[in-house]
Amino acid sequence: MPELPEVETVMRGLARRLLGRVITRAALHRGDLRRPVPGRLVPTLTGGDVVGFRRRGKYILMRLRGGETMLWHLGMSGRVLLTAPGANAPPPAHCHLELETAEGWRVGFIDPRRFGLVDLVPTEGEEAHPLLAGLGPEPLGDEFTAPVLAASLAGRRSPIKVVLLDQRVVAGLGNIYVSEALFRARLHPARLAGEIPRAGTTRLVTAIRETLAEAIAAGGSSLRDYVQPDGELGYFQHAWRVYGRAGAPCPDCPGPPRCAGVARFVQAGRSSFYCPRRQR
DNA sequence: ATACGCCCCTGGTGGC
DNA sequence: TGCCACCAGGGGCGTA
Repeated sequence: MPELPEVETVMRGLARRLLGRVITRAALHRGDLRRPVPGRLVPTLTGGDVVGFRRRGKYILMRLRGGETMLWHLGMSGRVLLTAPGANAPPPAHCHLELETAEGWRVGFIDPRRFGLVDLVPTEGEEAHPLLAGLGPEPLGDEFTAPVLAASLAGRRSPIKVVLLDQRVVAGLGNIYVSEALFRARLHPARLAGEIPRAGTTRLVTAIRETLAEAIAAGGSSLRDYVQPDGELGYFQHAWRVYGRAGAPCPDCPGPPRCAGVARFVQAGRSSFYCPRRQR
């Protein structure tokens, strides 16, 4: 579910209530996530002092004083729920893990489909965690450039849509933002990655960065179960140009008969959306 | 090495 | 109303 902009938004929400705070209580309600929750997670978190947050791809890293980092991945349906002090609501369904700060804020990790995970890794060398080690460049970072992307695409005979979903190529894109970025770059999702000319790669880098930055500014995209930790809705879904809009007129096209509108087809088992007129 | 299908799991939706 | 098929923002694994 959550892609980079949603994960970034969740991380900021977590940081607002946890950074610089002490976790006075940690409770594991059910540990059967994508990989089992490590037994030492609860004792490590209890009394833990939260000293830093960062994001890597779709992973949130929460650093504790004492040299441990907690890794979060939200999977497809994971979300974080912040509850203000004094509110006496029981944990919602599918709440796997619950933290509480000295101030009484509660942080719940809810994940119905259980594709998410949490783990612990030593802060020193946290990037070497097996789930992080192979990640490609951060799309919003300086290291993500047209030459770098071009090098990753060179020789690849897979559709560009599928390659961009590979977290080793660039870290953080998912099904929504790949479709949106390809639309902005005017590249057809079925184009073979290795055959995209330099100008296309350059447009793609710009499109990816702009799409993600705008989505973060909007608080991510809210659909189905995703909300920001404080319950606010992201609103980037209203800015989608092609994702989920099969049959709708393309935002930049004159309409029929010159353009039949947004089309949908399936690649590697996932829906792709594009404009048949503008994307080549 | 690369690429594809399948699997993991639950819930919402739309059609009949 | 009820049931069912299908779809969904994730990734990993086994097989060609």
